[in-house]
Amino acid sequence: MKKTIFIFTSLIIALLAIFQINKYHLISQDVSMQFVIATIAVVFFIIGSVISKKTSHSITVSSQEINQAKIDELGISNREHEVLCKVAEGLSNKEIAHQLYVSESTIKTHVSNLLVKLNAKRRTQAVQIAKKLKIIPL
Amino acid sequence: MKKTIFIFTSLIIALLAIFQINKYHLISQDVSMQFVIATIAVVFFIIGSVISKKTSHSITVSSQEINQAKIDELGISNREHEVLCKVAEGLSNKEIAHQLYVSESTIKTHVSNLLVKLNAKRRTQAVQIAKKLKIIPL
DNA sequence: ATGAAATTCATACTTTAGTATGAGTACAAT
DNA sequence: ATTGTACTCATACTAAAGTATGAATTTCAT
Repeated sequence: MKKTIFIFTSLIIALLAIFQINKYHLISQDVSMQFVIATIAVVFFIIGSVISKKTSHSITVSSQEINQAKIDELGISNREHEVLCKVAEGLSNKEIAHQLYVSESTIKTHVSNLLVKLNAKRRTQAVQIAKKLKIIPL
Repeated sequence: MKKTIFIFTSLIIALLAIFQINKYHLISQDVSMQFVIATIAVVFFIIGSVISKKTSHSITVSSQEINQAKIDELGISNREHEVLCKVAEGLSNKEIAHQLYVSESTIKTHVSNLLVKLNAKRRTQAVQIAKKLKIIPL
């Protein structure tokens, strides 16, 4: 958000500079004046689009962004969350173990801990709960 | 989208009009010139924001209906679909059996058939695939 | 450096899940 | 009436998932 303000401010300064240049050198020429105005319009149009996209990204897409606060609240560790995502993809413990280069028993431990933390009885239920809490993507 | 183009065009014309007025009446006054430029900037910033918001809205919102055609294509029966939804809720075979007033072996049969039809190895994967194909809610 | 939390792994066990096979019932279409 | 489809159920089995316990290692902040 600070970046946005910075960029915004810079562009205003830049445009004022262009205006000043225009004022002292080309003030009476229609063509350059229209060019300046067109440039300003385009630049601010782009700025508006970008900012809107970024802010609306955190609003509309927030329904698909992970809720880190909830993860912390439930005491789910990084590794556990990683495993949880793999479980949500429909992978078996063995497949997850291979993908993460650990043993199957390690995955079993993680899954077991996840079930407790998510208050679930099965991995399918854990996925369902995790999606409801928005702690896993989509 | 046609509305957007219309609004966009109208505003360009409006701004050019303002420019013309400015040209013939206030061309030498800095204050009004800056005002015009500021107005242009703000207007186009708003236009950019609105357009961006509308387009991104139409992208993010459109997605939440079940695909009956796909269900038929895969040859999934009513009962199977019913079971599939229960599986997606994270229920066990036994729990589903109780809810549907049938035996657990019946559910096992349905699930087994579903796995074949959805080309899945596990129930978790079946849920994942089903959601991707939009044949189960959310 | 030390203690807490995180990660890893194993073994032994119980419980679900999933497969294979066969079969009975009901119902709609031919 | 016969055929096909959907639904039901059982038995017996294999495979995967999940629990419990204990322990070694690593990481990280106090």
